[in-house]
Amino acid sequence: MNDVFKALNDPARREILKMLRKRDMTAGDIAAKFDMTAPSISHHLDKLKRAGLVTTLKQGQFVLYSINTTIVDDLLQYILTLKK
Amino acid sequence: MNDVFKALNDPARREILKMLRKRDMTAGDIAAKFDMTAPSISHHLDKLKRAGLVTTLKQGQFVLYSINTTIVDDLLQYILTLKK
DNA sequence: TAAATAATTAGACATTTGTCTAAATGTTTA
DNA sequence: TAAACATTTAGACAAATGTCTAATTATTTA
Repeated sequence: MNDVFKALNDPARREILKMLRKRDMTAGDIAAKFDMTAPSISHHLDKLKRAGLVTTLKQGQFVLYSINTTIVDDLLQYILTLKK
Repeated sequence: MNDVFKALNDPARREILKMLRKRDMTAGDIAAKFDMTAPSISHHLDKLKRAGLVTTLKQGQFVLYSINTTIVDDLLQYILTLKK
């Protein structure tokens, strides 16, 4: 769960998740939405992936990113435990 | 919401919230549960407070900390928006 | 009122993090 | 097969973060 919170602790990564909620996107699609270099985005995607928040599917030279709602559910459960 | 994620991005702070879920505690009570100096705990409590995740009540020379479930609810709402 | 107690503030320092440029890897197309 | 394209990896560097010790503030008690 620590990796999940680490991953969420960045505005760009939260924005990426918000985008992926609507549709799957390639690394390039995602990078195009930010005023940030491709390597930086790649780094953010790596953190999201290591946290289990996104999954990847290689399609030729493209890499398609999808949100993994299983981990989002785990996170919801965790937050719920903080309620009295 | 950024401050909330920042605040949650630390194991000690998440542990503090878990403890406060059960009962209100003074800064000293909390510090006693960790192998960490009082100033360090004070710093963590400050981050939690700035994020709105805890509230304080001064009682003489003690400061009683409580969890603020309003913000926890806001967080839950945010996480829910990540679901498809 | 002086000493003790609870908590915070200030400042130093090592570690982690986010960003960049340059280079490398893998895939497609002319 | 060479060039172009999509993406990642490597490495540098500044900024943010977590921890500590020392000092300060505020409150209680002997």
